[in-house]
Amino acid sequence: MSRHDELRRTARDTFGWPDLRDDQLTAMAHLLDGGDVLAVMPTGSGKSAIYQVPALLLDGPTLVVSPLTALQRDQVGQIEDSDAPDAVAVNSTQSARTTGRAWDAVTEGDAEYLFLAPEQLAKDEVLEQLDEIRPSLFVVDEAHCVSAWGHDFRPDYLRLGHAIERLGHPRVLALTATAGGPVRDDIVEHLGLRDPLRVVSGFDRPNLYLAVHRATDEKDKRAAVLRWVREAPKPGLVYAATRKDSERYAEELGAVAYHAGMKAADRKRVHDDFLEDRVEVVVATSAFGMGIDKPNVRFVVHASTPESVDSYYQQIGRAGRDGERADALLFYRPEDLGLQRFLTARRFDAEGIQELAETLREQDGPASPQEIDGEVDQSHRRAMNNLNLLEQSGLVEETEQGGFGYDGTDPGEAAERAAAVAEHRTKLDRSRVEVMREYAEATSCRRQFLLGYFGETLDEPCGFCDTCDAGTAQDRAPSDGEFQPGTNVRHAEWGPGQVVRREADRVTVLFEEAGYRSLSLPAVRERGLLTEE
DNA sequence: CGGATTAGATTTATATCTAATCCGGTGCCATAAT
Repeated sequence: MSRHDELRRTARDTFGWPDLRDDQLTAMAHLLDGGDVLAVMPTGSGKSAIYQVPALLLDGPTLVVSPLTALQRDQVGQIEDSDAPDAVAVNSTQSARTTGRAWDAVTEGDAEYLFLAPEQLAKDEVLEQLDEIRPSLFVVDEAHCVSAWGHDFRPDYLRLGHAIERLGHPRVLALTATAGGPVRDDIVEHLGLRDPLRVVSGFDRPNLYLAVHRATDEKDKRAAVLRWVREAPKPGLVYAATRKDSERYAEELGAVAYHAGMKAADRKRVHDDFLEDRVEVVVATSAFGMGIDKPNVRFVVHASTPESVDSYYQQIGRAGRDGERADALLFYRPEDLGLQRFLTARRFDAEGIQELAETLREQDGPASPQEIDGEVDQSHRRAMNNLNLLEQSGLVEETEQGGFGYDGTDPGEAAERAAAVAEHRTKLDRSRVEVMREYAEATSCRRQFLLGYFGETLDEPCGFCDTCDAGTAQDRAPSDGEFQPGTNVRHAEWGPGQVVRREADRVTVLFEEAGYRSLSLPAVRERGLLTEE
């Protein structure tokens, strides 16, 4: 029986899925062959199947790194509902007894799937357990978190690559629904994927009407948001930038707020009420959304601009999953970008870096991250962020035994080198905010813009967005063949990059070092700033 | 970076303006206190 037939039969017999798509099969077969895969596919397109099915054809359990314990519970539940072997989770929300039983089940071969958060893999004892279990497949679900959170909020995401190596590099599958170019590269780099097969499919959501409402005054913007949402068909989702704002809008709309400052029980209730249609409108911060697969969301409104097109696309992607018309409307004020710039600014911890470098230098032989963590007077998050920066500066390296060794560089100099790495990151994040500005201010077709950002092309303006309706999109379609999206270019100052977007008189390039930059074509031509390569 | 809030000043008003200050998002896990 061929590989594909075997996979199809397993999908049908065990999970009850009548057939698999070609992209799913390609990814699965590559995993069976021992290769790594990065799959970027929309929610609801059967991403989970890509590991669930091959897992049954491989010896040894499957490890699934999942960012939220609530998500882990859902995923375990979903597998329990099928005829597949058991799934268990290991996390801090369950009793030691339950966790002990979970480990036993995996060790004895009674459970095939093991779910855990990246923080678990930072613990020596967990790695030792996993060493014995010898997983055959290492899955990173919601893999954009590596890039979105690994660089500051949840540094253990950036350390998953070490865990993978420590386990002898089983085949790795990274899954996500949204990731632009730099995010994909970040995932591949930090997970240490080896020559991965990249399966990227179908970003277009033709039933989403894309629009931007521009406001100059904060008060006018608020009033416009309230007016629009009150009149819109429900249910719908409003994203606000701050917790306070989410509560204020919720109050004024007679809706319900959702943010990370709320009690767990309240959050769960809002989540469930929204899914069960007991609540029509939720006003949330970015905390709301992961794991929400509700078909009939009629709009996703942004009362403020998010920090990147990746986030924006992920959030509006929660609308119109049923294929019916839904609205993705951004209420835009340039001033709102200031908050995003603030939030993406990394507070560089020179003191902490120096303390860490000092400690590492005095360390007697290589140490595990957990041991290093215990030696410095820093929170786990802070210590791991600083360790990550030292590593990215090339000063800390993994040794054969799985520990980490320091190259002896003077701590002061180490801090300087780490600062340069952090600075580069901040620049890239800033440039991502600027791309959001461009989306908001674009007069070209919004769908062409969004798809272009994810590396897809749409030959004609879509006809289902505000700029197409206004007639400006057609005017701006590029006429000649120079600097088409995907072209590799070189800039006199910023070095190599790739064209991501091309309008009548502007071109946007993603530079390897400088991030996204938008250039005026007349200036480019006049001064010969860009050369095609 | 910008907005909301507060304190102080003025225009000496149950009032208004200006300057200074503070605050802002995402979750895991461990530990401490009931």
